[in-house]
Amino acid sequence: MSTEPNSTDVEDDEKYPSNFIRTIIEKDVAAGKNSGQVVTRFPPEPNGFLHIGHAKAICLSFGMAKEFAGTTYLRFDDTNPSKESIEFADSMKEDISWLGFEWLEVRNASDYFDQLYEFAEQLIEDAKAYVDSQSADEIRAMRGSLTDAGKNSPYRDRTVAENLDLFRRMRDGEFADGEHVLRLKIDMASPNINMRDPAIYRIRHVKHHQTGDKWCIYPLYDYTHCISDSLEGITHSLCDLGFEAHRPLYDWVLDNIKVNCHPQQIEFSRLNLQYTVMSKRKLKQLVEENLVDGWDDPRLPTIAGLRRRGYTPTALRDFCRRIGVTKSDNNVELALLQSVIREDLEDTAPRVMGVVNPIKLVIENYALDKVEMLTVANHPKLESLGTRQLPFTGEAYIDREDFREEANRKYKRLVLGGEVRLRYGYVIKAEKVIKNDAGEIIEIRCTYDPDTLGKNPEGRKVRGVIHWVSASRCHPAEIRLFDPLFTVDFPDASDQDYHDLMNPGSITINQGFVEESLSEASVSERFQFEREGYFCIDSKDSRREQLVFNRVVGLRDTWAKIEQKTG
RNA sequence: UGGGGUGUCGCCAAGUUGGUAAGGCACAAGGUUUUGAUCCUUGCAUUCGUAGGUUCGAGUCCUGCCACCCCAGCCA
Repeated sequence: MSTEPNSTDVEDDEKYPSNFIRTIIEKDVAAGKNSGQVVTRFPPEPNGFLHIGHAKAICLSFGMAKEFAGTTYLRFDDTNPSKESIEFADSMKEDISWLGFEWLEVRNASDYFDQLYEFAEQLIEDAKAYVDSQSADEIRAMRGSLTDAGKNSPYRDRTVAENLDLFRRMRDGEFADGEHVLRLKIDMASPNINMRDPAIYRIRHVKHHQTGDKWCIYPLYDYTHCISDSLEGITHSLCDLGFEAHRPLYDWVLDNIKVNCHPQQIEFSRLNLQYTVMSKRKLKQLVEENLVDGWDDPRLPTIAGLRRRGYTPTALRDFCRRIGVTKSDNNVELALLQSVIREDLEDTAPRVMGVVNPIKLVIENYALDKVEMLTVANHPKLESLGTRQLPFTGEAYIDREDFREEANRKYKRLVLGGEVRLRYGYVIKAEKVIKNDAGEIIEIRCTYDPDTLGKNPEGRKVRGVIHWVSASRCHPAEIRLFDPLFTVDFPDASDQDYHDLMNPGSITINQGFVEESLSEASVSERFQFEREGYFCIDSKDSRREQLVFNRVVGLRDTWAKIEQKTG
């Protein structure tokens, strides 16, 4: 299971505001409702991977229970066997525990199939449910429209005996898929379409991943969910706004069967995040059409993708708390997510050096085979992160971005004829460049000032400090940089097909070099490559002999802003 | 045109019984700095979708209007 450091308990921090759901629960607990107990559930359908929108729901449902000393069930809403699988359920368990939450028990809606069936027979006996033998198309046509009432099915007044007989024969497999359906008898003229005799059982001759071939009829969501909640003794059933119009049905079912627990359903708005898609359908397509590297592609907003990208559980939980919980539509900026992971990693990631776009630098007056071991801090402020040995040699790699043949004063990096400090090392001066036939710079020749280790040269100021890596004492590494998967901030809201909105430059792969110490890096670590950003080992593709790093997020880059403005 | 929701700074979001607009992100300007990072300081809604009304006083109460979102799966 998870080896993630979850030391920072962001939930305990009181500088963030409450939300309307907590307010409701606080009042209920104070009033002694449900004996003051809080029991919640997180009920995903195991038909895909969890994403950051689910993380919001997870933090809420698990978080509320935890806060009020209650418990949470992880319940797989597995009523549609043709779309679900054990593999998806397993991935969800992994993601939830990685996020840092514990469930009381894992349940499946299918655990309740027997009870659900009994309640259905009772509903039939009470003349509150009937078997409809119309086709799906006929039922749709009879449902009416948003503005017009529906019409009663010709089968609506079958006798209890007939309904019971038909329903049992449905269960026993006497009919083909779609031949009959069990419907609640509520009101075909209800202004709420969900109350117009909703179907609660359909025939599906498919094997179920939990119950095998035991059933060929499966209950539908509206009927299953509220009863499952009730059976588990859930006190507060939190779900997204999409189910708001279903609440009357949720309540109707529980009011019309014999149960002694009637949970309160409370809806909140789902998360919309810039530059990505959140619908399960689209996420699934991206994966199945091989537009991304699986469900855990680092560019995806899936929890698995964010994990592989290098996000921490702490940052994700902090993010969920910062976005709040309301009923209003929201469009959260990517900048907030990035800010949250930077804040976490700033205080936890050891600093190290890596060169993303290498260009060779030769120090002409530094002895060819000389090696000086520099003792450098792993963090500029946190001594607790210790120190490491860094080899300094006559040849190094620096980033192409850090050198220009000429530049104005604003450019604080290496310029021909100018001086700059190699971080933690000496001050060097660029003397000349060597170019290939195409005119590209392939090597920078420079000299160093031996009297500048750990102290500034006297009487002159160097332009700045740049990072580097010893050419003879480093490891080559593949370094993957990511940008948003989409070119528009809210592809889901666009009229265009999202395929046409994909960013062809969402991933760039560089062959770079990292310092020696990184060969020991493990998948659970994150590092700051100084002046570049935060990186982690790619859990899927990195090998000891061929390291692969993912950039979690870049450092805040005010220079880029200045450059952009200047032109 | 039915029903259910939502509208407070560029984004997110506090704002319990009416008393004179929190905070975070972003942005801007300074300071520190061997990461153009971090950190620190400062600035950033006379105004709460809108028009009226009640009141000494309204983001909070009342009325009308406008905008946006969700619902017509034998999906969840």
